[in-house]
Amino acid sequence: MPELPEVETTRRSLEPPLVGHRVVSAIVRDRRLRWPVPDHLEHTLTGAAIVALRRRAKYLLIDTDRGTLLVHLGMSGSLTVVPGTRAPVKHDHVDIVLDSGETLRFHDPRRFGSMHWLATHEASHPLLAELAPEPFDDVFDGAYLHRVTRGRSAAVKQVIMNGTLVTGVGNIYASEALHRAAINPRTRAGRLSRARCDRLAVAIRETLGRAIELGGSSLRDYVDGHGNAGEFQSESAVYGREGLACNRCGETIRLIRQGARATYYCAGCQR
DNA sequence: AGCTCACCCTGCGAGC
DNA sequence: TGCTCGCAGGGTGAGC
Repeated sequence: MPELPEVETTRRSLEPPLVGHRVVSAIVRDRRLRWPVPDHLEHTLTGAAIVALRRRAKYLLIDTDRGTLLVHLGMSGSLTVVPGTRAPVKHDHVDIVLDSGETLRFHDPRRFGSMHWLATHEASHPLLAELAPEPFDDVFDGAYLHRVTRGRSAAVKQVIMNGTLVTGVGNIYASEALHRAAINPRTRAGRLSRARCDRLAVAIRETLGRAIELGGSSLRDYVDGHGNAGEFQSESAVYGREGLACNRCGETIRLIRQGARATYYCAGCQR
């Protein structure tokens, strides 16, 4: 489900109801996420004051006065603030009860999401240490993209998606950004000219930026912290539009498979 | 090093 | 209101 725009949308919507509030209790109904939820989480969180919400790649970091809760939403996870009286439903794995009377609820049917605890004295975490630059970082531009793709023989779509050169670009926005940049997703990354890398870097930033403005994409089940769906999917240029006409050149949008993931593109204007 | 693939898990829609 | 299959926006780790 969530790529960078969805995680950022979640972060923004959760900031007001969370920051400045204290945790009254934490309830873990199912510890079996991608990695087991730490045994001490309920004890550690109880009484903690939430001081900030940050995002790094597709991770959400909930900073408290005694450490940081590192949350990944995986494919199907969502974090929403609900009234404390609302009964949990299936796959509501974790509740963080706040002194406001509301509850931060983690819901994740596929359990590909995760929760880690970072004690205050820990500067980082192995999961965060090796992450590539954020697409909105100053260092991420065409020159950077050109430099780090030299010698890479894999398809550009798989390279921008795999998280080692740039973070936060998942399957939807990889297809969308490549269409915006008019680059064929099967092009070997190492063959991209500097000019095309410039276009791609800009396209990635514009695509993700626009998606954040629209509250993310809700293809199946994504919702923000208030339970609201995103609107980007209605502006999608290629994703989910196979067989339809390209809005730039009129050719038919195609669906192919790259590394077991769906890729949508227009063979007319993406070269 | 980099590339490809299998795998983790549940739900849903398509097809029978 | 049946069954089976394939697919879904994530990432990791093994093998080449």
